[in-house]
Amino acid sequence: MIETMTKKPRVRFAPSPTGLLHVGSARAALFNWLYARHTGGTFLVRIEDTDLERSTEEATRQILESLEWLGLTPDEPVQYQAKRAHIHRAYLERLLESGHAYRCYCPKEKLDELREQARAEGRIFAYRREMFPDDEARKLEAAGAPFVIRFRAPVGGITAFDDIVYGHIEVENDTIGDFVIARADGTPLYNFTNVVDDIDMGITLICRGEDHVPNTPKQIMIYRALGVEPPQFAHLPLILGPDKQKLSKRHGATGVTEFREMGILPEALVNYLALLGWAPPEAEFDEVMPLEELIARFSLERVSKSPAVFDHEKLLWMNGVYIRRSPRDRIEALVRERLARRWPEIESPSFQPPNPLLTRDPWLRGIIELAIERSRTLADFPDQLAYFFERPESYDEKATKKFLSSPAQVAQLEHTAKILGDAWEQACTQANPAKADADALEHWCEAMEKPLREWAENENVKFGNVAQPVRLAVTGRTASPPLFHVLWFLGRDETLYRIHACAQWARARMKNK
RNA sequence: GCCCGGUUCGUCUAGCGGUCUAGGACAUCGCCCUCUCACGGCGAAGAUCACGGGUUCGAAUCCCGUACCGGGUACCA
Repeated sequence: MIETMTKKPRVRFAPSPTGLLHVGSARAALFNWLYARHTGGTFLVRIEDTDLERSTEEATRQILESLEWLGLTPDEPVQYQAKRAHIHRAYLERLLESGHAYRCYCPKEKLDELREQARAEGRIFAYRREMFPDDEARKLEAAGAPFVIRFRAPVGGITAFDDIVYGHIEVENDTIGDFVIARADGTPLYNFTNVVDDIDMGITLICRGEDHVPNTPKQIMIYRALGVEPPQFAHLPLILGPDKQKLSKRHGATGVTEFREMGILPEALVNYLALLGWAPPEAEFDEVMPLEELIARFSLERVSKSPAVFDHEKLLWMNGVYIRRSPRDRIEALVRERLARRWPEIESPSFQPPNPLLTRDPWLRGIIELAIERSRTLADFPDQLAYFFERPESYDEKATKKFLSSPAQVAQLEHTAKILGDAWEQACTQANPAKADADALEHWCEAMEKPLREWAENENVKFGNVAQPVRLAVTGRTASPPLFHVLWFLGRDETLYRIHACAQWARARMKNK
């Protein structure tokens, strides 16, 4: 243990490209990366594409892209296992020569039979060379029959290792038996290629999912047969869905690209994932932890042993915090992309916002700003801001009943439109948000609010009963950013138009009843 | 079946023999702020520490058993 400390740490993330980068894998990548950054070591990526049946280039591309998006980029060029076949072959040869591996001619039928028999007797099935007669094997060999290559596992005794997360784990060698390391077509298998590549790449610590625990003793046997000291191991508990089953597609989003599409920020996902199954040494700490802090405090020793349920709600909360804390320019750029997807005209040079006093960029910046503290994902913004781009097609049903179901109420709404219209110019002379600093908008809002409030007081109606109908008329909804901010970005004409259109609609509605 | 693990509020976790009448975060509920929503602030509720035995003056913390959950049991990774 001490001697490994003297070597510069080298860790790797080794996904098999059979699908999207799953959040479970992403977390494994993250923990490796954090470990490397914390220890000043090297983080590598190796694509394990030896299973040609299931591996695709598209998956490789996606995985690499997701890693990059998360900021988990390797310190050396990405390795592809399929391109390392010559190295695997050389090591295989070594094992064959030293007698640590042998050609196994035992036919599949015989294996199935042995397996069946072991199960019937309540034993674990562990193949041994002795189970197939030598002379028969020689006959098949002479006849050029197909064979697999098996690793000759030690007979008797135990293989043990000290997992950084799980502690001491030991397994009886006889429960493992002689396992296959190369297929009949000559291609090597995971347990073998993995070890060879990790040796060749100088890996000092292997951190991967808990599902690999059973592979570890086999791999340790191979290290020893090759005369190499095995690296350290750290296995990570699995991520579960709300039903406590292994997290899978049927639980909803599980791929990193899906989270990206949902409008999750990479730093929020990283932060959330880091805290799933790991906690810093402090008893109390701010869970929104910048990357530097994460790196500084990270240690595999503090990884939890038990599987964790993925809590989507908490991720959304954390993402909201990151949206609010991110530099405005960054959020603005990201949101603009999404707004443009839905309303492509905003990127046209001739785009004119509804408030003619404003040009596009300050207008966009302004409305985006209004939605920031109301959004948990980037995808929330377009929904949040839709009424700035489209006139309301309908009005909230309950609010209509409450605020616009009598001629008096509609008349009141129209009267507020008059007050607003009259106040507009004057408010602009007091403080013009179009040309002045940040507080100008606040002052303008106050100037707009004042006459409306005074009128409400005189009429003896609560201000809320004045503001809500206007909000309903201009947005169609009962919830929005502060009313006067909304009105400003809508502009005078659009505001008045919408109020009158709504009043008309409300009257027609009453008639039809 | 067999092998290997795991088990603290609904969820993520702190806890490594006395400081625990178990701490924090998300979610929930209430209050405050308030033109609505949100943000923010304050507060409440929520865990007989899976269960049963030990060890000990003393156990969420150590040991054993049981239950439940998970992983593995491939010529997948």
